[in-house]
Amino acid sequence: MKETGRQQPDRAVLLQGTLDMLVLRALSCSARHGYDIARWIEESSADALEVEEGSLYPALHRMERKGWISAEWGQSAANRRAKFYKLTRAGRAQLTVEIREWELLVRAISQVLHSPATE
Amino acid sequence: MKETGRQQPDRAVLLQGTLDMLVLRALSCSARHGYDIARWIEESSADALEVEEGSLYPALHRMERKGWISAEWGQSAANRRAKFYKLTRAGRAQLTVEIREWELLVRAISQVLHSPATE
DNA sequence: CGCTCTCCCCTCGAATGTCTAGGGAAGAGT
DNA sequence: ACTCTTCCCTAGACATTCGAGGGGAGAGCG
Repeated sequence: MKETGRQQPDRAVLLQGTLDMLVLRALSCSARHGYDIARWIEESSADALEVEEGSLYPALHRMERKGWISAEWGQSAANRRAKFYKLTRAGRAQLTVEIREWELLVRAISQVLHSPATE
Repeated sequence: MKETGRQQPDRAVLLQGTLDMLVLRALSCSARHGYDIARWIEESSADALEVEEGSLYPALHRMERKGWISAEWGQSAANRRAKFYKLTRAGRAQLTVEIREWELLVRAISQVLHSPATE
């Protein structure tokens, strides 16, 4: 199964840990249901990011358990049953934290990548 | 568990997937041994990043198996036995790929974070 | 000499989060 | 009737990181 070699996930998707931040961000404007969150992230990134449902739904449940988001059943724009999530106060705070940490990380990695030729 | 609140992993460390890139980068200037790689990354990031040995050594072995780096025993600057790694041709190519993907990801996430207030 | 410190290597198990690959229900459009 | 799309979900495999260990061996000091 390796000779076919068609392999590595070229769609690349996400680094572990970034999904929560993106979901929180998606909800920071308005309440959305899961399917809509995925579409919104993909669209906002100009399709550079892909959100798999198999990652998204577990993430939503996780975040609900942590109290960052709360859910409520409702009716979607396409007239279907959908679970709408919105940020809690804690979730909004978490978004701030995650953005700050993300930016620190990006900055730190950038420093390493552009580090002066070193001995 | 919130009143103590002192804890979340403030050291934050790394996102899954970035370690390989940083190690490749560390070796892109010169051959180094594991312990030195860790120190170099930490120093280059002005101590914003911390490289755990429990993550580093498995990563090095992984990357060696993949043919990105090659190892050779030698003598460290402190006069100790140390395993020096250097980039292979494939490893250098991999570094290029990983940097490109990293920058795409950063750009994509940035777009999402700064996405215009959306409906 | 014995002691401690630092350097340097390693492994294991737990935890976490992602992906693939399913399954299913129900409205919309033909 | 049929298919498409929307919408939800889970289970298992997989990868990677982390914390906590263990160990050897040179250096410096009393």
